[in-house]
Order: sequence, then C-alpha cells, then structure tokens
Amino acid sequence: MSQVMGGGRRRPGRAVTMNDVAAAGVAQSTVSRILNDTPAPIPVSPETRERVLKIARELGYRPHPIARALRGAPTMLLGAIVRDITDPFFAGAVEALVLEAKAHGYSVVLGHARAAEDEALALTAVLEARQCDGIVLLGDFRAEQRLVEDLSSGHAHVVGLWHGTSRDHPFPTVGVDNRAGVRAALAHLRGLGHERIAFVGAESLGDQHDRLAAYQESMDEHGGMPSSCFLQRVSNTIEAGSGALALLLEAEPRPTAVLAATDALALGLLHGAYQLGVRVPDELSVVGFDDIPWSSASVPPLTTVKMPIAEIIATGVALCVGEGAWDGEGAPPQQVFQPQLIERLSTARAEQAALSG
Amino acid sequence: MSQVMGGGRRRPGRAVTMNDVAAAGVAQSTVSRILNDTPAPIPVSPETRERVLKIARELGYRPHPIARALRGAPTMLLGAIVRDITDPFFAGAVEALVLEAKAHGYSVVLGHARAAEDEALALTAVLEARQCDGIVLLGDFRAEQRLVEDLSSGHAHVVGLWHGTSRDHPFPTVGVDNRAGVRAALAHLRGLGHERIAFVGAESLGDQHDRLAAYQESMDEHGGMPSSCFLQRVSNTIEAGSGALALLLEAEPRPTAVLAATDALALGLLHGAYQLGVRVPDELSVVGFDDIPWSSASVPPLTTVKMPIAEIIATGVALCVGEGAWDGEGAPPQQVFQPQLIERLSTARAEQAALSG
DNA sequence: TTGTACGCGTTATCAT
DNA sequence: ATGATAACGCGTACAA
Repeated sequence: MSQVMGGGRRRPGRAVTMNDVAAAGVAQSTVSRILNDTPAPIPVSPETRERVLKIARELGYRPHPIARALRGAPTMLLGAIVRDITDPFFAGAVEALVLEAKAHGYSVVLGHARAAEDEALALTAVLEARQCDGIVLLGDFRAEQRLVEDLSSGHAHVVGLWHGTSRDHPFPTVGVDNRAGVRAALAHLRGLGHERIAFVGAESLGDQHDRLAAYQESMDEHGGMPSSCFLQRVSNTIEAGSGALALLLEAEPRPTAVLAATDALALGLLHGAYQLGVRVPDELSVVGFDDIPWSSASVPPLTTVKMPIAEIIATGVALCVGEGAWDGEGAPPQQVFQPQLIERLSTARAEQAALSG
Repeated sequence: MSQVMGGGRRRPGRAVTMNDVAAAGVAQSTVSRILNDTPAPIPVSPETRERVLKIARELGYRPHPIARALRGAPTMLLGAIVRDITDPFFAGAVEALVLEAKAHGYSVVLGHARAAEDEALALTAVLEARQCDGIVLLGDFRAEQRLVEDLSSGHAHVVGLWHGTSRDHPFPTVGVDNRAGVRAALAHLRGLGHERIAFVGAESLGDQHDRLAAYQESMDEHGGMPSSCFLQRVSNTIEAGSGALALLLEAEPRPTAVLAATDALALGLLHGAYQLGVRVPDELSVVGFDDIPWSSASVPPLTTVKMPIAEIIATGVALCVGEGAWDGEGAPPQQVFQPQLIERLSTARAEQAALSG
C-alpha cells in the first residue's frame, strides 16, 4: 500500500471541516449525520454514506473538539490544581490521577498554584477551569479564599483531595485518616520500646496539620514531650528533613525515634543521619508517612504509613466525572480512607539504641 | 462589605454571557469592546463603560475560553505526551515543563501514551492535540508511527524532547549529548582506576539507546568487556536495577564499577547492594545518569551525569509557543545541550575495591 | 459613540 | 433520504 496517506494539504494551517467534505455535493448537515452516525430514526442511503465517508477519509477530516465543546459537548478535560508539583507525594498523586482519568476517557490539565495569595493566579486557574468538566484540588487551598469561591461558582464539579479534616469546604472531599495513621506509627514505635519520639513536620494546612495534632494528642496521653527540640517545624523537602536531624540530636536526652509527617522529610532524615554518621535503625528509628515509591528503595528501606492513593484518586475522579456525584443539596460529603502501616527496616527495638548510645 | 458576592444564579448551570450583560440596555458588541478594552480607535463613553463594567461584575461574568478559541484565539494549552509518567525522570521533566509553560502563560495538558502500539490511543492523543497550541513529546515515539504522523499533520507546533540522536524526526528536537555524558562518566571511573566497568540500561529507544551505544564504543576502545554479565538490559525501574545487581556480582572477575543508564536504575543498584551487603563505594562504585532530585539525597549520595533539564525544557517551550519556532522549511533543527558530571559519594578509587574484594 | 451582522465548526430541528 | 437554518459565545468589520 504505497498510497499517499492522510490527505492533501499539510501546512496550509486551516483544518478540514465538514463543509470541505460537503463541497463534494451534499449538505454539511448530512455529513454531520453520517460521520456521527446519528441513531436509527434518521436514515441515510448507503451510497451517499459510502461516498461521504470516502471523501472524509481522503481529505483527512477530523472533528473539531472546540466547536463541539461550544455546542455543549463535554471537553473530557479534568483540571488538577496542585500547589507544589515539586512535592514528590503530589507528583505521585498526579500520576495516579492521570492514569485514573484516562480510564474514564479524560485527560488532565495541570493548573498551577504556586505563589500563595496571588489574586491574578486565581483568575488564571479559573480561566482554565471553564474548559474543564471537573476540577480536582490536590491539597488544601483554604488559604486561597478567592480561588475557592471562583471555583465553586463555576459549573464544573469540584472535589478536594487530601484536605484534612476541616468541615467547612464548599465541595466534597476525599482524604485519609491522618489520626489513625499517626497513632499506628506511634503504637509501632512504642511496641519497639521507644518513648522519646520526636516529630518533624511542615508548616502547612490540611493533612500535615492533622498529623501534628494527632502526634501531640498521643504524646500528651503518654506523658508529653521530653524537650522542645522534639518538635521540628520545617518546609516539606528532603533538605529540610536532612537539616532537622542535626537539631534533633541536640536534645538532652536524645530521641530514640522520629516520626516524619511525610516520606520526603523521612528520607531527608535518613540522608542527614548518614552524613552525621548516625546509624539507622541501630541508633535512631525513623518512620515516614505516605509510602512514596522511593521509600521502599531507600537505604535502609523506610517504615512508613501507606497512603491509599488509588482509592482516594478513584473516588475523587468518580465524583468529578459525575458518577457518584454530589447533587449539590445539603452538606458536601466527606469521605475518609484508612492508611496502613508498612514495617520495613528503618525501625528497630529501642534497646539497641540505648546500647549504642 | 457584607454584600452578596459573585452574582445571582449559582447552580442553574448556564454561565453568564455577554448577552446577559448586554440585556441591561446596550449591544453585545459594546460589551465585548468594553470588557476587552479594544484599542483607542474605537472610543466608548465613560458612562456606559462604568455601567457595563458594574453589571458584568454583579452578574459575575467570565469569558468563555472555548468560544474565544473557536474564533481563532490561542487556547494557551500545551499538550505533553509522555510514555510513562511513572518514570521519575519524566515526572521531573513534567514539573519543569509546567513551570516553564506557566512563565509563558500556558497550561499543560497531559496526554497519555502508555500501551505502546495502540491505535485508538493515537487518536485520543490527537484529539487532545486539536485543542492545544503546541505539543511536547517527552521521549522517543518513533515506534508509534501513526501517532507521529497524525501529530505532524495537525496545525500545532510539535517539538520532540529527549529523542536521542536520530535524524529522521519530522519536527524539531531538543536533547542532551548522551555520548558526552557517558564518556565523562567512564573517564571519571577510569581516572579512579576502574577497568572492569559494567553497564545497566533499559531496552528502549532514544536516549537510552544512545547511552548504551556510547558505552559499547568506549569499552571497545579500551579492550572490550570482560564478560557478558557486564551488560544488563532491564526495564527502567528501581526494582529492575536492584535485581540487576545480583547478576552483576556473578561475573568472574567482578566489575568494580557500574554505570547505569538512568538514576532510577542507579538508585536500584544502591538498594540492591545494601540488601546483599555490598558496600558502596568501597566494594563497588556506581554512577547514574540524569541527576533526579533523589540522587543527591540517596545513601550514599549518587555520582551522576546532570541533565540540563531547564535549558532543554525552556528551548522546547519556546519552540512550541512560536518564539524560536521552526518555519517548516528544510530539515527540522536539532538542538543538543551538554550534560555535566556531578561527583558525589557513590564512586571511589578502585584500589579500595581490590583490597576489600 | 453605539448598534447590526457575520463567521468560527458543530449539532439539532425544522422543512422538504 | 436530504437540504436549509438556527443556535452555542465571542470578536470585529461595517453601518448608523
């Protein structure tokens, strides 16, 4: 088959329209009917059908999604607004979102929401939103009031993922039980004999906030924290985790274990320990939260709380594409999934720490 | 200011149009002129201007990007087609792309191209393409003939990033000098006294292919490979890297160093070595390629070849948004940037390996 | 200074 | 069985 493929004009810019096809002797509306094979009630003669299809193929006709969208067809676009795509956890979430959206026939357009309180930015995000059938908020955007307002006044379904436990969101949310995760991690450490357990977390809304609160609550129940050093508030990066470790070691007495609010921080702690010659888990146990892909391949492999990403994403997408959609009446639903502790090699019995300390 | 914000109807679905605004006594075209403040030649009386602006605000008017796009306005959407968003390097590239696109006022829509030779998929990707002002191909898609054809027959600017050194792409490409990177890595290792240098790479087109070729070329110049084990071809994942290490250790004599085609594989090697009790770099030196964020925080920190991501993305975006755009005449330009070796702690002198082996 | 009319590419509802 | 025609929301040349 050495035929010339894909029709004539290459560069002339203008795309092939139904009119171009119709120019061969039929009405444009007929072309439309044939190309979309409109249901039975409207019949078309086999001959014209063949003829039109042939011409369309030769000309390389392809439908114009924008024109369709103007007529009310769904754009099959899902908007994802994420504060910091650099955050490894959210990067992973976006991956999962893209895959899940694809399964529903949707593509994902990435909104940007970096600079915190930028009004113009909110408008940008909303502009994008108009083209999307649904909006997925990755992380808590309560701080961006304007954005949230604009969004929920639009026509697209909005859903908030990983928005913590706050009850005042104007749209449905899906998240994880942070409290349960933190308590599982702490129980694990206590089961290994640890009592001086430190916490490293980011200054942030939503999930991070909830994890800190759960930590403090649990520590209070067990006699409180030995020293102020035990609570390090840093930005959510590897470097920050690495840096936090040095401060943790200054405490008297030292912590024997650290719970990090995210795996990024935990991996940073691991790296910091390596730099300072502190052996993990012999001298210090480390637990993370999220179970991002790298955590299983770190040295040593990280004990962490596994986030049910797939379930959360799947539920969120379903809400967005209108399957389990909220009818808009009453309070928006808030769904919570359970995390699961994954025990790997970054935690060990506290006795060992005592011996080597 | 306790006014009701954002105009009347919330849920009624139908968005506020210029006609709705015009209903207050002016023509729709007047509204258009005012809202887009058309250049000087067409003046508008200050009173009507104020009045229209006020009403528009009250009604919560917002422009309909799809209608604009239909009239020929750019969609400000950049399509990114990436084979495997799960690949940490490409995930990072997408981050960079989103940021760079934002700087130009563009948003990024993520196409999916997972299952290799799927025809339907090609169509999907193209469908998305119609809405985009430009298409960025992340990685080599030569295998997907149909997709490449459809793409280049569209009206959007297409640019291929990280497409290796092949000369037969129908669009401009921007990439890295893989050969230089590999030779720098090997020179570094040889400078440390290594001779038995193994290679682990993925079965793949484009960059990966070039890296393997460069390795073989260089090894031939230096007397060839000691054993077939020295070349492991695996999939591009941490796990695969981890698994490859075991096979590498079966070689007689053992390699004293390994060059991985990507950082993901290299980090896998590090993890595999940890599991098997092989000390890095004392017993084995490891070099990666890409310098993904985790490589600087691994244990030990990874010596690797730094990919000039920012430059490549910036050049690609410029090509796409029409700044340094190709005029379509003659052979499409191929731009290549130089990588840079980053020496960290996963490599050391070969003598140490000999002593401990 | 402002209003009318047309077209972008489709789909849907009329007539023929 | 098929052709004309009206939207969809917007920008703009043209008329008033």
